[in-house]
This record gives sequence, structure tokens and C-alpha cells, in this order.
Amino acid sequence: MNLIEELRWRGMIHDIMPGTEDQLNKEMTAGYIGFDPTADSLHIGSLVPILLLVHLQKAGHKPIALVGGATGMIGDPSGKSEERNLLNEDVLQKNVAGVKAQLEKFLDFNPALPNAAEMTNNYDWFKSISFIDFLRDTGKHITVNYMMAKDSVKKRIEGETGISYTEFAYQLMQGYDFYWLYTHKNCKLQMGGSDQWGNMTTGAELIRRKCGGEAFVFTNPLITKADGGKFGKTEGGNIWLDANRTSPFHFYQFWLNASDQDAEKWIKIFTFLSKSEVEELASAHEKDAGKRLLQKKLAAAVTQFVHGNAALEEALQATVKAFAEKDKPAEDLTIEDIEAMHGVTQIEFAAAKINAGIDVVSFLAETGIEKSKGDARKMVQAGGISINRKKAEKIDLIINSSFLLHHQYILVQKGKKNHFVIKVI
RNA sequence: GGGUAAGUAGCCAAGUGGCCAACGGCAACAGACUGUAAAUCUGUCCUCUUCGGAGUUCGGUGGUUCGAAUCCAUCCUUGCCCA
Repeated sequence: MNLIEELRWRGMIHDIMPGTEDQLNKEMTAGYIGFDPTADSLHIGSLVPILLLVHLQKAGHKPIALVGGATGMIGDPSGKSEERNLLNEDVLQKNVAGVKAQLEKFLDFNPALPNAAEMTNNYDWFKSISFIDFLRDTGKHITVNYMMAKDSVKKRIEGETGISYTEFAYQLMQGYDFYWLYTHKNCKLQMGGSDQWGNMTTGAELIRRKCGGEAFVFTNPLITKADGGKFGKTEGGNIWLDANRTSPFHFYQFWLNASDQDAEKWIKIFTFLSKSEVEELASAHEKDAGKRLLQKKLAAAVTQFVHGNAALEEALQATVKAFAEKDKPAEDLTIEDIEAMHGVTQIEFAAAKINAGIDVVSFLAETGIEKSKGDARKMVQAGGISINRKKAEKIDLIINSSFLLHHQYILVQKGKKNHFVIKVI
């Protein structure tokens, strides 16, 4: 199965330029994707482009990951209804370094390989180009009419916020990236999210006009949820690829909580399971949806891919402790059980306060589980808080040393999914 | 530079002197149901609270008024039209 066919059944191709498939079948092709350094870690939204590069490399082609050190200073208008705030240079540099470090985990950069992955930063070539040079050598080849016809630009022009010249020029910069990679790295392919289509075709056009070369692009559909919500957002905000920002446990939980519909779609996109494996799983899932085979496999595979085997093991263990054995009385948990709840938020709390006795509301507020006493009170009244797996019924419940498990721990649960271990010190 | 329309809570969006912490929708969180789903129903959703309230909001600043998101002045930002 060739790369494009492979990506097609996975539902990873949205738009594709004619001839792309022929090019990929003809020879080893270098292809690139740009990553925006808007934060110092990538989140799961970037997982799809990463996977595209991995698929590309698996198919024997050469992946190039481009970090937008220069374009990040400008701001991409695609998909944004408003002008963006510019990042300052220090933050940007930190972000570029962070993003780079993460990408290195997923691709094979071994220089002995003919299709070794490469990492580039467009700041390296943009830093020495003068404004005049850019206008003469690049701007001259693309008409404003062409640029204005792009959806991302058109929306902003027709909308009521307008678009600054800076953001308008963004597509030229991205176009120039492609041109630069084409001429310096023989890179003939650009991939990206469907919102990037306009920027990407500008690059291919620039290559054609400037040097008569032929370059190709294809995009993946944006990942959506069946209920229309935003993908990758939960109560805690973004799901990050950095274990320090989103623990492997929470990462695993995110995927495990996928709805049936989403799980079947996502397992094709986010795992490397073959078509027959996916079909088998899907039909097994249909027979007994309650087992959530699809979600479990999806969560395990993605967690392993991003965080590795050891982290997956810990996430699985913590999941069993927190959920599968949730009917077991808290008193039966051993110290080892409690300590093994990796990823479950651990909070330290002063022993003196517990010994003196403290009301639940203050307890929740002071441990930071709720941000204020008012919130804590509401949550307890709504029945959303459990202490040691027993629902806190009354707001005047006093937490004292009799609640301590093994003289040291208190288990707190907010809702069904948020677990906390309070360690008394 | 001239004219004109607009700027409301995370987003969209009502309100146009007191009944406004501000209708409604989305998102989010919690409860019921369930499979740690989805859909549905219920509650919460500016901040703090001894749950009685208290405090700070409607682009910024100053003013009119007993009282302003609402009126006036001025400044900033944005759209549109003209030069």
C-alpha cells in the first residue's frame, strides 16, 4: 500500500494536489510540515502533523520538520478571526527549543539513513533577508489578487476586524519556506492541516513561478469531536505532549474518554494499527460496547507512542486503582496502592490542621482542589465531592485524623474523574 | 484629514437612565442515567462569602444625575464611505 492510499483509509487526507501520488511513487521525496512555536510544548493538536511525518518516513520518504522561528514572529491569520498578539523574542526562542526537543522523539534522525529526518528553523534563512530583497525576489512573483483570494485572508477582509499588513504577508513567508526547502533540500512536498491549504499552495505557486519547479501539497482534515466540541480541550485546558504539563495518566484518560464515534475515527488516525486490526476491534467493540475496547486500545497505543512503555504501565496501574477498584473501600488500599497512583494529583497538607479537625469546605479550598470556599461549598452541595470514596453529604463535615488512611493519606474525588491524594506531613 | 457604525463576562450575543452581576446560545464544571461513553434531563458558571450578603465589571479617562452598560465630553481600537 502506498503512502497516499494508507493515509486515505485512515481518513487523514482532506485535500490533495493532483500528481502528488505519482511523485511519491516515482522517487524518495522529501516532505515538510511547519510547527508553530506558540508554546514551549506541543499539544495533541500537533500529533496529526507529527504522525504524517512518521508515516512519510515509514513509507521510505524523507521527513523535514520545520519550526517557525521566523513565521512565529508574524502570526498566521488562518483560522483566526482576529489579529494575534506578537510573541516576544525570548519567549519565542524558548518555545522553538521546546518544540524541537519534542519532535526529536518521534522521528528517526539517524544520519546513516538515506531518508533521515531533518529539523530546520526558518529563522535561519529569514534572519539575513532584507525587506527590500524579500519584496524584489519574492513579493514580485505573487499578486495581491492571488493572495486576497485565499480563504484565510478573504474571511478577515470581509469580516469586521480586518487584517494587518503583517498577517497578510504571512502566506508569502510560508510560501518562501517551501521555496527555500525546495531549492536547498530538494523538498517537493508540504503537508499540513486543512486550514493551511492556502498558505501551502502559495508556496507551490512560488516554486513554479520562481524556478519553474513542480511541488506538491496535501492536507489532513481538522480533527473534530462528534458532539461538535473542540478536540483536545478538557477541564484542565489543553492536552500537552509534555509529561510535566499533562501527566501520562491524564493523557491516557483523555483518550479513554473518547466517545464511541470518535474512538473509531481516531484510532485510525492516531495509531499505526493496520486496517484489518482496526476492523476487528470495531466489530468486537460493537458486540459489547461497554468494554470500550476501542477506547482502551486507542489510549494505550497513543500513550505508548508519546510517553513510552514505562509511562503507559504507570498510567494503566493508576487507572485500575482509581477506577476499576473504585468500589473497594478506601480502607482496603495498601500504602503501595496509594503510592502507585502515579499521575493522580498528590497534594501535601499540614498534619496539625487535620489533627485539630477542619471542615470540608476549608479543607477543599486550602488544598487547592477548589479555588475558593464558596466554590467548595457549592461543589459539596451538588454532591460532587467524595472523601475516601464516600460522598461528602454535609458541608459541615469535619475532617480529622480518623480520616487518615495509614495515618498519612486522604483520598479526595471531585466528580467521577478527578482524583487527589492528600498526603499529610 | 472628513463622515459614519461599532467595542458588553472564555466565545457569540441581548440590554440603550433605576426591577442589571447584566436575557439567550455555545463552551466548561458538577449531579441523575450509563460503559470513567454519547444523547437527554437538572444544577453551577465575575470575585469573595460566616450563604444573610459584600466587592469589582459593560474599550480608557473625566463629567451630568439621588442613580449610568445605558446620557455628555474626550481619548484609544476596528469596520465602512470620502479625500
